[in-house]
Amino acid sequence: MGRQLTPRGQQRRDQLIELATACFAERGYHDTSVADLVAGLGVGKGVFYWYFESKEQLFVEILREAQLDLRRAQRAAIGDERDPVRRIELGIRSTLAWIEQHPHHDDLIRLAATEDRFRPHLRRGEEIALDDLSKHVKDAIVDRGLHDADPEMVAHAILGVVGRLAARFLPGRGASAGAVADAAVAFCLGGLLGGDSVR
Amino acid sequence: MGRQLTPRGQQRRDQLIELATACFAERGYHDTSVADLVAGLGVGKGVFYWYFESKEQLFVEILREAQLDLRRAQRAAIGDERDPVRRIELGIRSTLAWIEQHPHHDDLIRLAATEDRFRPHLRRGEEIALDDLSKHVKDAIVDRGLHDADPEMVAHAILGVVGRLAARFLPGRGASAGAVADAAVAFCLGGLLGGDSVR
Amino acid sequence: MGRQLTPRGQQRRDQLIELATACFAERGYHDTSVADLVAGLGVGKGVFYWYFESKEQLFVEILREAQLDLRRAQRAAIGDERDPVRRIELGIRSTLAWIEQHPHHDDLIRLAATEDRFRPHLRRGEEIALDDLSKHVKDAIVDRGLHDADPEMVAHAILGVVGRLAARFLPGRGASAGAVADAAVAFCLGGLLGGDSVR
Amino acid sequence: MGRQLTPRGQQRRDQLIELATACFAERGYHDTSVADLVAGLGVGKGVFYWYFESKEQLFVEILREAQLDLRRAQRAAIGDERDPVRRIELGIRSTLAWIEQHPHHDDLIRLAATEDRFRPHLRRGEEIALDDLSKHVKDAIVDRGLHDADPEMVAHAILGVVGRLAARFLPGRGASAGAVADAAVAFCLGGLLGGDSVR
DNA sequence: GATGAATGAGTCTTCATTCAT
DNA sequence: CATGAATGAAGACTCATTCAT
Repeated sequence: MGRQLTPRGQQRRDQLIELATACFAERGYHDTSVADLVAGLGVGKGVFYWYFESKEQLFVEILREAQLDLRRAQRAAIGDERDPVRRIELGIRSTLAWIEQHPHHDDLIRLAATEDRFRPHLRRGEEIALDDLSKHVKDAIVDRGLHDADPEMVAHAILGVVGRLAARFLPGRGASAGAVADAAVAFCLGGLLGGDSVR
Repeated sequence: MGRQLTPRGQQRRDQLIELATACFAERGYHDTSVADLVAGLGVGKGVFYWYFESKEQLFVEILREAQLDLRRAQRAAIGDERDPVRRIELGIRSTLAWIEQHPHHDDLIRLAATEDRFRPHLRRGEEIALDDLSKHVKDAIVDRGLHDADPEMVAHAILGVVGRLAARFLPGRGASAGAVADAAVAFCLGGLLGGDSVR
Repeated sequence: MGRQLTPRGQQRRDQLIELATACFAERGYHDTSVADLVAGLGVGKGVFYWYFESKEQLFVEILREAQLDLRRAQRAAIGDERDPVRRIELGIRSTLAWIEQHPHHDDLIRLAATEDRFRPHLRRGEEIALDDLSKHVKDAIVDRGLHDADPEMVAHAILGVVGRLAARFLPGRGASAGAVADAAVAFCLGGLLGGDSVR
Repeated sequence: MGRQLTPRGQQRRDQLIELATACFAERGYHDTSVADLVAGLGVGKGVFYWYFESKEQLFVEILREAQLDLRRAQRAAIGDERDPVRRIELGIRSTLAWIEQHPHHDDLIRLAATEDRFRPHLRRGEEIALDDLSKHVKDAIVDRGLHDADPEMVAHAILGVVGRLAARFLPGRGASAGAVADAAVAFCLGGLLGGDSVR
């Protein structure tokens, strides 16, 4: 599969990936058949297996690309910002911006989490994201002399907020990415920084 | 299917539901075949269809029961508490306690959200839960003279936190329900009440 | 199965036969399940097999009864009439009258003709009817010094007319039994007696 | 299913149709499984569904083709003959000739009449045939100043005769198509024209 | 590169029949 | 007599994958 593709071949491949991404996200993995995909492009069945080893491998590839791309976007946004709280905020905002641009990819990540078969492929990406975020959280806790929250739990809480708001409100589901990001940031930083104050 | 069942029949039915719940949650809906279920009980294939109209209907029924039961647990926990912030806290704690008791059911709810076919059945339960929570959030905002957060978004944020922490840490996944609940409550109330203070 | 039945048993058996006759006729043999039948009477599955060896045997029994009864009706109507043409007419009229009274049974006879499994059981009854009719036709031909028609073919032609008109117009399908019988008799006797005249 | 087929594909499809026609006619619709059909050709199960949407759709398609073809044969035979009686005769003869050529198709038409599911598909063809025949009958009645028979009933009577004689004697069941046709024509025209004379 | 055709294991579901109670 | 439960072979249909051309 490390085959060299002609430009036309590359284009076909991209078309397949794009269509598959949309179908998987909208109808689910099982309800999207290889036949649907090739029919959607008006080509024969063989085409699919020329470019991909299997339906499963295609899904995994899309998944890997998506996680990689999200990672890239987050890193670019955070840059070399020093303040850990600010880094968290930039991470949240860039994640939401990315999801708004790639709603299908976000759906696929959620989808993959429900299938034994795909969960392992998700793991690595999730771990990296989580580790990064946890580190910022820990830094923030130290920096600001905060309470005794568990950084890993807080990191998950933040991811939970961002994931849920994205799934519910983005894109074109009732709110602009900016408004959603403002709400997410306010809530998360409140949760992070003001956790004790409520007692 | 509103048939009268003998005690033996009721027992079989319950066995099937229990096994199906576990299989659906652990292996997914599509990777659990009716054949798996009946083989798991060592009975003939027809048994399944004596008790359920179809695999899909069984899943929906499990889903409905789960949502109903969670709802009941939440209502019982909140009781007639007056303070909206306290109501929210009780809701979070009871939800996490319930999930610890019914981890499979929680998985199924997440699973159902990824299938077009089941999403409608989820909707009603989700809406009720969300409306209740939103109302408490709004009350809290008014009561405490808080900032201008959108109650619905905050409600979703809370659900995101609870769902994520539950999925990651409950049960027997590294933390007690109590610890998780403390973290969730601290983060969510911080997010709710201290949202402005960070600016 | 030559079991002695209590009066209540006899009644149950009759109910089953009646319901089965209607279902088989209206929905077909294959689309009527044993479960449908017992559910229709609100009894358990065992009841069916207490009274009948199998679904197939029940059908055959209904079929046999129907043919026997029709035969009886025809014989009674024809009595000792001497004129063969008149005998034919009486046969036609009594057949149509019987069908009007037993539309379901007539449907079953037609139905049985399309299933390999039942055709043999039909055969005997059909043969008797045909032989009788053929004899009358032959007598008529001799009596009236008619043309050289093949009695068997004419007999089939008559049965074809009667069967078709019955299926189409009886009962409550747009014509009274009397009108249908008049038309059938007129056509058949015309066909029998006036066959040559058209040349 | 409006797919383009290669010559090889067209051939497979035709093989399936031919085999299915024979099996349906000889063993009935229900006693012919898709497995039987593909096994009969020594191919895999999927082949069937490559060419047909379902077993039912295949049956309906065969039925439609049969009715269309019979219709074509009748129209070609009748041509522009003016005399209505002669038109009727030509119709009868061409029908019997067609049935002799397509005994299976004729069986299927009879078979379809016994299944709720197929009766609607039969209806249209039957109506056209009946309307045509009724018109000729009415013309004949007017032309020849005949008695007051109901044209529709007479048309049904003719169809009954033709159907029955064909089912019983064609093909290779004891009579040549010519002899059967002669008998059918003689009987039917006798029934049509000489209906009164018998009184 | 691409196509239409073929494969066949696997899925859900039905249903006549049997049986313990 | 009657019931509810169970059986299991059989059926229609799907679909990822392979392959000859």
